[in-house]
Amino acid sequence: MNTPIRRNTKQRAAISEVVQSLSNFHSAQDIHAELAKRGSTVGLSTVYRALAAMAADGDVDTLLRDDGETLYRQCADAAHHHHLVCRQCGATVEVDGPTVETWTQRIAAEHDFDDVSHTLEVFGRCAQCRAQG
Amino acid sequence: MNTPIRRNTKQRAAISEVVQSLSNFHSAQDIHAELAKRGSTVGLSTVYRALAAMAADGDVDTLLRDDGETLYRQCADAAHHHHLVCRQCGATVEVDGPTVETWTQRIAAEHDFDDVSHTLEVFGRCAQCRAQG
DNA sequence: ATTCTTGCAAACCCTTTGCAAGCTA
DNA sequence: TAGCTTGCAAAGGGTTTGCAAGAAT
Repeated sequence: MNTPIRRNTKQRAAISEVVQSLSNFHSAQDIHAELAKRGSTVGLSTVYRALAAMAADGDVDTLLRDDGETLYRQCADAAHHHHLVCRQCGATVEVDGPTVETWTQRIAAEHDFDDVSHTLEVFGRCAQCRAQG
Repeated sequence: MNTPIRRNTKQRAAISEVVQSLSNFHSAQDIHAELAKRGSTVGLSTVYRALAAMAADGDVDTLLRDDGETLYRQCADAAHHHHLVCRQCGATVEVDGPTVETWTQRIAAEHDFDDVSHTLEVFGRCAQCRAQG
């Protein structure tokens, strides 16, 4: 159970930079394409490995899309929170959910479950997309 | 937008029977294996197609696992609800979440999103597994 | 010098699809 | 008969992995 030490490489720096510059959720492949567009020739597998490492370290947030693709995003807040994502343009708002946290705990207690965790994502259409659509 | 009429075939009957006999969430491959174990030689693609049709008709509930596999389960209640799933044994409790529904609506309204939907799953360890562990 | 990291290509795994033959209604 | 359904095999699409060369510490 020993996490290897992460070394600083130009590839990881480039990946990190792209993730930070992209405000919303993006797939590993998106990030790889963006990297290429900017002139970095980083291998796709390196992108996958770097993102997995960053996610493990809590540096980025992940979201599993309905079709099974994993999306990554730099999170402003390291604490537990949820997302309100625009289905159309991908705009994301980080939302805090004390209500949900409490509800989750209560439901678990009622059914005699412990060691509780949960996943919650909210999808919708943002004001801007509604105006355009 | 015309949903084709579903025909009753022995394959679908067998699949339906297996899904009903398995109480928790199972993957299409699990179901296919169980079918084989019971002597039905149903093709894997047929299992996928049948489960997709059942899910579209609201006859079964689906759950996307972290690794991207889709799990299916016969649901007692056709209405919108969530699940409390035991991480260890897979035991599932269907829970109703008016609190969450309300919270979701409120959050969306606050950020000017409409056409809202959400996904929520709660994971934990059930009393029985705690006793054994 | 050691050990992590990279890149490529190939492998994996779940899932979907094309197509001809088989059934259901 | 008309057209949904099946099964097989092959393709698809995202992700992971083996391995030898290259870097970081």
